[in-house]
Amino acid sequence: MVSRSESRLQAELKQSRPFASPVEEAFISVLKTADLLTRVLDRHMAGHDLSHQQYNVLRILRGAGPDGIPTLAIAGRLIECTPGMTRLLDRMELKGLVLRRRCPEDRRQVLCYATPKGNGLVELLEPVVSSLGDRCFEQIQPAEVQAFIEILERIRERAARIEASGQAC
Amino acid sequence: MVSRSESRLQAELKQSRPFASPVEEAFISVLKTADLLTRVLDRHMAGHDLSHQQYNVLRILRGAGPDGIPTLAIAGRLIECTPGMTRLLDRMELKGLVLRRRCPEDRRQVLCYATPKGNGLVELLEPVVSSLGDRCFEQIQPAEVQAFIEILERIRERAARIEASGQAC
DNA sequence: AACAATTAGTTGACGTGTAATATAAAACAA
DNA sequence: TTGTTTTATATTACACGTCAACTAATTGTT
Repeated sequence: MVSRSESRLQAELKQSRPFASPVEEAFISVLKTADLLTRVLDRHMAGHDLSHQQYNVLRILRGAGPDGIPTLAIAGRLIECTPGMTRLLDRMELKGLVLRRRCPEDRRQVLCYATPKGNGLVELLEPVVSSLGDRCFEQIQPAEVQAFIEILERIRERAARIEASGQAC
Repeated sequence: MVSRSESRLQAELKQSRPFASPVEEAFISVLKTADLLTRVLDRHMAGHDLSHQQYNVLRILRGAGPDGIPTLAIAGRLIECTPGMTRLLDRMELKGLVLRRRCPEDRRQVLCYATPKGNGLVELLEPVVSSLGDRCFEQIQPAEVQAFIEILERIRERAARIEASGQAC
């Protein structure tokens, strides 16, 4: 028999035992929520043969405009490790979404640009993604959203400190 | 010149433009926080040649006890698609952390068990993981944690509905 | 100028998530 | 019982994150 006060996440996980602590539940909730959100995002991109990461790259490239932006700068904004970025851009270049060329001033850098096709895709998907977010947060009041953002910030701040005390990415 | 009211995440992302809306910021915050938390988790597991997913599997197997648990039941608790689960277990079996055998009653099923070595690893890592969570949430008051968990639940509820209106996993 | 240190990016190897497809066993229907 | 459907799992193929090790270009030092 399941107690009525049992939390929903707990039921979702079909855990035989309750969480050891609220913090543990919160921790796991963040991971599960992110999983679900990325899955939903990716499903809505799939029709355009795009992953949510590729979409993010396209948005960054659009923001960079005609000056382009070096590979690692994109990776930095996505907090992704470098090697993945190279290959992500490889695939996007194959699909004709981005262009890359060596920077003449500093030939170590590779400048990346969105093609018109890439930019067109962002314009097309932006409202879709935006409405997806709105629908997911529909039940959350604006004040709650602010508090929520702020808590996430504090968590990241602590986590980043812990991560830094290990080794860098 | 950067406005003082600019949010921290925004600075982290080095975005040239502010977020389109608080909801968008919240959405991206969840994804970034989960990224960071899994990275921190994985770093602390790496010394034991274990990923955080493998650790989760071991915890589930410990919970299942001597009766074992079928492959898909583990996948269900982790909300992971099946193929990943099979391979995850393959690798863990190679490392001597789990055992698998066909269930005699229903020979479609494969029952999974933790080995003593696997259980030992969970016991060893559990306090590490737990203290990691505590440190990340150190700055968050208990009441805030509860509210936080509840907001995440509401988001997942909405997102799950949206996902379901597409196709299943 | 020459050599060491740093920086930008790439490549290889591996773990993992996901979709699509296949296979085997069980459940069910006629 | 035979054939169909469903269920549990595996296989294949591909995207992506991460680590480690490497190349190439720039900077800094002497």
